[in-house]
Amino acid sequence: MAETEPRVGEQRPGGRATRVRTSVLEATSELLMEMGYDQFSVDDVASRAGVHKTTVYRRWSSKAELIADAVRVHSAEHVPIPDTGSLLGDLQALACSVIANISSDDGSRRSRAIIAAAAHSPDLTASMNSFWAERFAMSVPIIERAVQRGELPPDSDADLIIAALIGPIWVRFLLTGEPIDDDLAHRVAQLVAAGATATTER
Amino acid sequence: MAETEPRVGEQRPGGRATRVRTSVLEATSELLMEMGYDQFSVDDVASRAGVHKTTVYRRWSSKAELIADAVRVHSAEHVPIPDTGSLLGDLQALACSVIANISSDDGSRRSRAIIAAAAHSPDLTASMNSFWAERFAMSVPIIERAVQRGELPPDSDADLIIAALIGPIWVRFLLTGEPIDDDLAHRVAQLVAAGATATTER
Amino acid sequence: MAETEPRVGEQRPGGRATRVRTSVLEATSELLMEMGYDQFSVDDVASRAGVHKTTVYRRWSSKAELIADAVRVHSAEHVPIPDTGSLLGDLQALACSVIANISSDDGSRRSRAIIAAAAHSPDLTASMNSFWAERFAMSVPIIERAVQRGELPPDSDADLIIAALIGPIWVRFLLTGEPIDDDLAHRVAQLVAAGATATTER
Amino acid sequence: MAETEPRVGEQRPGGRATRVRTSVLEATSELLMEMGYDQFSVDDVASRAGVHKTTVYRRWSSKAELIADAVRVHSAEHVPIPDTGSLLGDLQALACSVIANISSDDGSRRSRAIIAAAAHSPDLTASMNSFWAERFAMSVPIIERAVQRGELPPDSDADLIIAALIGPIWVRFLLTGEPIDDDLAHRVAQLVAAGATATTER
DNA sequence: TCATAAACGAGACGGTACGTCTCGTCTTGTG
DNA sequence: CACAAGACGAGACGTACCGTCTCGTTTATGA
Repeated sequence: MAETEPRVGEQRPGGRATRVRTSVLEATSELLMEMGYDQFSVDDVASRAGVHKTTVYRRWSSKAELIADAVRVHSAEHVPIPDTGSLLGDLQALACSVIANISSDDGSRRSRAIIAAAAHSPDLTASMNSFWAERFAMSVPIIERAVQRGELPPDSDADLIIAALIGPIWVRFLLTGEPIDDDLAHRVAQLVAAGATATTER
Repeated sequence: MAETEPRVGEQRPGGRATRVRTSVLEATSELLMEMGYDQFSVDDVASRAGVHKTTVYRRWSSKAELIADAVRVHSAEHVPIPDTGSLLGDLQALACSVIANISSDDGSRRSRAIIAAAAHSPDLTASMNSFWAERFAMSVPIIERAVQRGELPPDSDADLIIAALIGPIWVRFLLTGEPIDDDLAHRVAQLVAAGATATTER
Repeated sequence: MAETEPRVGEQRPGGRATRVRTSVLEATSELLMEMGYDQFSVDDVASRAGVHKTTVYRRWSSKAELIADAVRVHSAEHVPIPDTGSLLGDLQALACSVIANISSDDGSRRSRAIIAAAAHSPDLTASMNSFWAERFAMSVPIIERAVQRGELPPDSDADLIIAALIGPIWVRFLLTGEPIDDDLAHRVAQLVAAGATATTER
Repeated sequence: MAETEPRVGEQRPGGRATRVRTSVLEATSELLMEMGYDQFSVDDVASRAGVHKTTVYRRWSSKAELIADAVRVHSAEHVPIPDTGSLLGDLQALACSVIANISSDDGSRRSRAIIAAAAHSPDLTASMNSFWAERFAMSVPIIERAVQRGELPPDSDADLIIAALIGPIWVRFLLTGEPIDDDLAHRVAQLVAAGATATTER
């Protein structure tokens, strides 16, 4: 769909191949959010992408792989990394943004779909893992800045701190289903900030 | 399989019904651990339980619900709550036990299956949520004891602390796939313990 | 669904299984005659039989096998063996009836479809072979009667004589496409009758 | 179909067009004999001919037509017409050569493939018909010589006699699958020779 | 004890989706 | 301009599993 029209100005390199790939991945993304992993059929994707099923299978060898690819493509977007000047502020802001994403209908559905997809096929797990790893890695600068400011010691474990901030939110989202609001963001940010700092001075 | 041999006098009014229910749930549990959610077919469960597929559907209206029930049944087991005498010790022990469960092939597959099942209907989501909530709630005494020992202030948020401990582990398990070992248990326990304590003294 | 209603009067032995089998084979036969082997899809058969595609595949493992079965079922029909009192008369009558069948639109399409089906899988070839063998074998009594009447010697090769009668007709039908009419029947019958008799007296 | 005639004016013997045409037809012939009609794919032909599929479709509009053309090209070969000096001898020799062709793996597959191809469209049927008609017509001189020798009357129906000779063999090959050997050749030759002669004297 | 309701075994079925295959067309770039 | 390369549309194929249905049989109680 994306670009059915020949796109005159489209200087050569963007041939049909690219157009097809793009529109299919887009359709995949959309349908993944609208329905879950199961209600999602390759035929639907194809027809929404204005393409035939066979074409999809020519490029992606299975439903799972298609989803993996679609997810991978959208992995670098929409993740503004806060820079408030203080560790606590940054952590709070980050937690809030995670919560905002997870709480929105789209974000929620998308996130669940990704998780479900990973649960369905071991093949996809790796793909999903790197998606999330990249996403979380983008927050590491927050810790690095805090180290530079002297708020945290140089040997701080950035990955651990980020995981500790985000983990409780995801646990609520995926497992316990307990309410998720900005207050949670503040409390968990405080806990983690305190922990990271205290661990330091130990 | 069929009947783990209750079979003593057999003249127990709850006879066959119970036997069927039990053996099916057991078969479900086993298969859930052996294969994942998708490789898992109701027909297989039935045949392993020595029962006909129709019988399964008479009692559980769908595959997901069957899994939900099977999971619920086994929910109270295997969760020894540590009591080492110190907050840090308890948290470390708890983290280790969570990790041990999640790291095993069986536990891993089971956990993923639960997640996948939850994705199948809002009803099941609620069911799964309460499963996890209960499971995590069992750890709350750890915090209460720490409060009594004076390691933590009375207004400590037990839920949050537990979630902060467990969250990072689950994030690695479900999302990033980073390695999970006992060292992680120690580091996250330390971070959370420090955070909870420090928050206190604030 | 042919007959969803319980069909009270339906005396037991004709269960659903039979009904399904019958209607599918019938639909197969019909479609085989209407279209050829290629324009023939299992889905079409299923839908005409009021049955779902999967059901067809449950009973017949492939399109070719389905056709083979359908053909086999109709193999014993419509083959009146002439008994005119003389060898020449019988051979002429038999040739005419073969020609009549082959010349009709239905018979022509059906015959071609059978040939085509046989060409599609070696497994089917055997099935088709026995179909034709049976069909031709039914004409053997013509020769036996001629022997009893003294028109032919006791060691006459019935199979050969029948094949010699029918062969030229099929060659025209399948290979050369030359016109096939009753005159041909007479000429070939005469030739074969003369040959069989002469061979005798040799 | 495309270009049956050698294209006289085209005197560029080394032309690419000719080369392509030749190699494709050759590959078609080979593959036709190696596999049957279905196991035969246009892609395979193209790749064996060292040519692209598109090129094949530029010249032959369909798989069936390609086969028809390939068959036509090879139609004039390998058909030595016997001349033994007697009608019976000629007929026996002819029957043996037909049997030899049909019995070989190559010949069998090729023949079946031709039949199957003919089933695909009326156009092809005509094409195949003339192929076989020509082939059989080549045997007519056998009868003519017999007439000249006085073995057969002048009004003998050559076509019929040839068909009567060949028919039974083809019936066994295509329909009943009964064994085909040289003994059959002798018996059928004898029957037909006797018949033709006797008919004469009638 | 025997009748009767409930649960079960057996097995086909409708239905949805999957992933595959091959045919024949169409696009894009190259010699 | 024909060709190579290769994606594409179309549509059938055969498979897997889900959840439903019917029919006959077993099992467990209550009159």
